[in-house]
Order: sequence, then structure tokens, then C-alpha cells
Amino acid sequence: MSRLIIRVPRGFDFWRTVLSHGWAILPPFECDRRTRTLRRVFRLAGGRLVTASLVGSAGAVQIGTGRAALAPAERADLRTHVRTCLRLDEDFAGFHAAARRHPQYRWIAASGSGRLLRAPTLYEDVVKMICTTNCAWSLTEVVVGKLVARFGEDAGGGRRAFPDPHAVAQSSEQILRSTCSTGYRAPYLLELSRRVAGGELDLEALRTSAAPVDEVFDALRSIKGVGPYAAGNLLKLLGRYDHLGLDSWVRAQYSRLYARGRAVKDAAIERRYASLGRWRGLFFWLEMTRSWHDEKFRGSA
DNA sequence: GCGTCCAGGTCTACC
DNA sequence: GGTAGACCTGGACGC
Repeated sequence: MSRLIIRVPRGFDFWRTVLSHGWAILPPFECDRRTRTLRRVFRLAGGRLVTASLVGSAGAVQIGTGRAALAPAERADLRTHVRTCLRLDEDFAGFHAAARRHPQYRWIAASGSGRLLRAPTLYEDVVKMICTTNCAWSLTEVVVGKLVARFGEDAGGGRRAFPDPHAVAQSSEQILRSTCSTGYRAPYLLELSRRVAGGELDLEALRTSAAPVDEVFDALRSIKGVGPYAAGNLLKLLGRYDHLGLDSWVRAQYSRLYARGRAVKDAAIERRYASLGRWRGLFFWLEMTRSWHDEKFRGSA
């Protein structure tokens, strides 16, 4: 059995990162709460597909690949993918220092919160984010599951990779609608996949871009189907936390927390977090989901 | 079982 | 710049 170990930054909490938002239960991610294992198919350099199981331990993340023996270059590639997904190379010291300056946010630093799980590629994150728009979470699960089942390459053992943009690009609106329940999002997903597959849109470059956040936001907004909500939340997966990424769920949560259930204008929510600077989107998300996390972690920290 | 209504972001047309 | 309506699906509800 092949096993790799990755050392993690001090204060890193594997399970809190896994459950930081809904990505962990969207295929090809699989989340086993009983064993606290995150599993998925990774596409390594050279195109080989490997199913890896990730488990947190003291100061490290252990990666198991079953019987698959990996070449040195493949091991290095897998490590890179895992580091990307778990945000291990992102520095949260500034964020936690900022959290400690606010009594109501000290729990964030104390719990090591802040890392939001992401996919190995921004293409996968964008596809999934489009699939969260204008529908219930249950439909998001259905659509992503069908996309992976229909277009994801078979990795053996009943598992599939996330679809390569070329595979989706060769499809059609009609097929996406009829086999993946994408509805009116079909042309958006098709156009996105064709632009990425054709090299016109270099999404991965945005992950390392030093451009001002507004430029990156505009680049994301140029993708059909990506509006303010989707772009704001994709920015968080790029390590830019300047936007709140408001949707109906967080609006409702905010109104429950601060307005006794009454509706609150977006501008008022924005004003409340404006003083938190470039981290405001992350403060906002963690605050809105705090009770959600407490339920998930109760008695199991 | 069937029909109707509604919620959920984004796009487009229009003012 | 702001607003209204369309887009599509699944769930809730009434019959």
C-alpha cells in the first residue's frame, strides 16, 4: 500500500478544512465522517488517474493510494494537488492575527478556521459554483453527480475523475440538459468548457495572478453564468476575501443572527463587514456558518 | 398521480 | 444604473 505524508502548518485543522463548505460532498470528493477521511480521484501528470484517501493526523496529512504504486514524479504531483485542495501553502497568520484583535472572532484563530476546501483545478471550482446558482443544494448534488458520471473518466473501482473540459466541450447543450439536469445552465457550462479546452480562457493563471482583486473579479464575471455571488465565492477559493458572496442562505442566516429574522439590505451587510478589510469575506463566511460548524464538530474536536 | 406554485442567481432587454 | 421577466429544476402542496 502506497502512503505519503505531508507536514502541515501549525494550527492546521484537517477536518475543519474538509467541512469548511459543501465541496467535500460534491463528486468526485467523497467524505467519510465516521473515519474522517476525504477521498477523491486525482489526475496526475501524464494523465494517470489515482484515487487517494486523505486522513489528518498530528502535524500531518496522510495520503493513501491503495495498491497504486506511484513514480517519484507522480508522488510529487499528488502532493501538489493535495496542498492545493487543502490550501496548505496559503498564509493565514495575518488573518488569525486580525481575528485575535476582535473578541467576537477570537474563536476563529483558536480553532484554526479559515481554509476553504477547493478542487485541484479552478475549472472544477467554476463548474461547481455555476451548479450552485439558482437552485437548491440537492439539485447541485444531482447535477455535479451526473456531470461526473457522464463525462468523468473511469478511474476503476466505481470511481471517476472530474470531467476534463475537452470532454464537456465535445458535448452539446441538448445532452447536458437531458442527461445532467443542467437546465438553462447548459450553454454556460458548454461555453466555459470550450473556452478552457480551446486555450482562450486560462483559468489556472488566476490562481497565481497578482492582479488587483477587482480585475480578477471582472475576469470571473466575464464567464457566462458567473454573477456577483459566484464570482465573490470563487474569489475566496483563490485566496481573495474582499467580497462577501451573498446568496439567499447567508442573507437569511445574517437576518437570523442580527435582525430577528427581518430582511436586511445587502448594502447594510456590506457596511457591517467593511472595516474588516481584505479578510471581510472570510470573516463573514465563518461567522455565518459558525453554528453549522459547531454542530459538525461538537464532541469530536 | 397530476397540476400548480415557489425558491434559487444570472442574463437580457428595456427604461 | 436600476428593474422586470425569463430561464429550469425539484420540492411542497392541494386536489
